[in-house]
Amino acid sequence: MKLTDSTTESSILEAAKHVFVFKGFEGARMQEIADEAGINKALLHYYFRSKDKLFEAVFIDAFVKFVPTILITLNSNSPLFRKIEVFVDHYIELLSKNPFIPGFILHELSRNSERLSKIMRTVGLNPDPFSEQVLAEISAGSINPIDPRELIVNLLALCIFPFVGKPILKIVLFKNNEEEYAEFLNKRKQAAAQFIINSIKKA
Amino acid sequence: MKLTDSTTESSILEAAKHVFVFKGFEGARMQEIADEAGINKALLHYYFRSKDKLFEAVFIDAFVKFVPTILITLNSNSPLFRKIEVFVDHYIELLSKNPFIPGFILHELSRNSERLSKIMRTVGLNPDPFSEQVLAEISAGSINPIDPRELIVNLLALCIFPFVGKPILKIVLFKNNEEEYAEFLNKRKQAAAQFIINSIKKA
DNA sequence: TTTTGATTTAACTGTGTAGTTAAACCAGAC
DNA sequence: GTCTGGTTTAACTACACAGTTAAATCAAAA
Repeated sequence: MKLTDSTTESSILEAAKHVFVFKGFEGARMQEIADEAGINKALLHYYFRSKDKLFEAVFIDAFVKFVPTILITLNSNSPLFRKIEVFVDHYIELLSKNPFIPGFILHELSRNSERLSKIMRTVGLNPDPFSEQVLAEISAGSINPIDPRELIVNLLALCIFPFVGKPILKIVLFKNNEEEYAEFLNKRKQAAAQFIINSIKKA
Repeated sequence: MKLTDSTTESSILEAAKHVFVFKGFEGARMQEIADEAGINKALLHYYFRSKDKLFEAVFIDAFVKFVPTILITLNSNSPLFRKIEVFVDHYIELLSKNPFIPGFILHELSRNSERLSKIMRTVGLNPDPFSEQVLAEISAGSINPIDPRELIVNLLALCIFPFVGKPILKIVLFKNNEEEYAEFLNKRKQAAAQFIINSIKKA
């Protein structure tokens, strides 16, 4: 017998991801997902029984791809400044290739934050190792004192905000010029890291 | 004759704002808005002919309340560091009172960025005065060199991200403790400003 | 008292959408 | 050749929702 063709399932997931990410759960249409996957609605329900189930699969996929990688980098064992540079560079690079994922995740989380608790149980996310490294550097007197959580939020904010705020930033700061904005994002890999390091390094 | 009761119109707008902000355009229901405004669906359409028109009114209202105030503060004539402190303090305060507005605006803008161009024509937003102030300080040698646009993005990112990212930050960094997160936001008024100033001030 | 406009009621239209169903088709496995 | 499971087709149900309509009510203004 023909085994379940995994390309069908993955092409559904890919199509669903595309539609859900751009239109959100409420705005997405099962028909549109089927069309984009090159199949029909019946087969869509044959693979994923409901819109909710399909969305769940897409969301978890996007979430797992983006959120845990954050802390994996931060919990490696590199010197702090180097770690910040690598993190900002890698994360902005990842976001540049998937610019609509953060907005999608943030919006769907605020639409249903219950979902989050469920996912968090499966995905371990522990900021403590990084926090301890920061505290150690402070004790050693090599950086200015700062709440490690402030530093984490700042790291994330400086990387993610240029993407979720792109529509308005592009207009207000770059006269809607796409190339200039892309260039800005590219320079930002250096600039954001430098901005953070400047702020915490001892005078 | 009884004049159009402006309380009805404003209670509709208030209800609509509440529903649209929490559920988004697609997720919002006209019936729910009518219920929340204490009226019926027929009267809702009597005042605002369509869902689109009602949404437009709500969105412009939210947008005008939040976006231009940003640059008004930044274009005042205070010394740079003082300006940064005041901006961060005022903006985080404003956001604390309306924590769901930024997510709403960002999401709806990415859902329909055409809307933005239309609004932008009515709302003047010019970052140049602030940029010139920054460039002047750099020339005078009183701060480290930085692209003024980077600085603007950083200012906004550090203020806004804690609100749009609240669901996940609260869980990962604060074990879902609401009070601790509120306290964090409050401390952040000082911390974020200090973080920025530390970064740009000459050693 | 008459007029006018705000407001309600309740039923209705039309449409879009998720999900179902049944029959048929097709290709590889046995 | 038959069986099996992925796949299509096309029609269908059931429902939710935006928007409409018409008639009635009510309160204030004239």
